[in-house]
Amino acid sequence: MKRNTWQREAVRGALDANDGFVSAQALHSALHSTGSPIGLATVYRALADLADTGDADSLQSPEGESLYRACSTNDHHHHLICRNCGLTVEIEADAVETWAKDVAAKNGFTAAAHVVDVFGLCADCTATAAASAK
Amino acid sequence: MKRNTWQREAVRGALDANDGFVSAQALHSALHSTGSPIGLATVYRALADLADTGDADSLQSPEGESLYRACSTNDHHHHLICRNCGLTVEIEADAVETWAKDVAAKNGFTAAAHVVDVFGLCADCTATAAASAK
DNA sequence: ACGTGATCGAGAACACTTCTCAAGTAACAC
DNA sequence: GTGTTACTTGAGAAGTGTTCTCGATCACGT
Repeated sequence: MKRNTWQREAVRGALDANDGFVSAQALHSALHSTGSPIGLATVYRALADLADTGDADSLQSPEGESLYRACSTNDHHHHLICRNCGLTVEIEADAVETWAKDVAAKNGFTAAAHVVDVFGLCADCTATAAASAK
Repeated sequence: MKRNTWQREAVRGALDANDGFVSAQALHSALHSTGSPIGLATVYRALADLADTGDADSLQSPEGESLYRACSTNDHHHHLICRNCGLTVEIEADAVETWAKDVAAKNGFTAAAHVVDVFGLCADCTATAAASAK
């Protein structure tokens, strides 16, 4: 049986309140700073649950942290992520889907899954970077 | 100044001897089992160097380990990786390259890099899995 | 051969994640 | 409302992978 606890709600809420990917640690300290005495272990558990049930997407940052995000759709999709501010845009990639399947099949691979994420600098951060580089 | 040490050579050699991606830890114990008293820290350093100079590719496994591989080309390319035996096939993905650039540009992103890797079961492992599932 | 500074290695330090287990509490039956 | 029960929580310990520290070592240019 799954129980509804305010902790779980808090995690989901904090995730929803965020536009981009956030690390479990960041989420934990964000919750703490709003006064929630929620435990780190609980945050990890809640996030794993959400990811499990498809309510959240997870990916690994290049630094090795696990990042989570509440996604607007349960469908398979990919992300365009600003490496500076974390802003995330959901993108569809039918072309890539078929390409991945094709390549896998051609090489005799089955059960193909793929990791496709694009990191970059969003328009805002590009402008900021250009200004500060002056 | 860069010095040539047998340790560095050993790491490069061990990497070359391997078809697929290997973790730093695996590489270290492989070297140890051949009698090299090389230190773990050195393996990490050598791998980081190789990755830096483009002599090796690195990626993060879904389990969070850093995997390394000596690649036959310095050109930008992607991988099709067997999640069971580690067999790796290098794949070209011009279509994906342009797609990634396109998507990034359309959303105002600059300096776009992308992570594109396909995990699956190679033909051999598929057969083995099917046989053992019987 | 010599001097110098890059490199090595062992273990400590670190960061992130998962596990443990006693205490707390939501959900259900009555 | 009360009681029961099993799921959930939280603090800290444990685990895992990676990086750092620092004295010792050794490759390279002279």
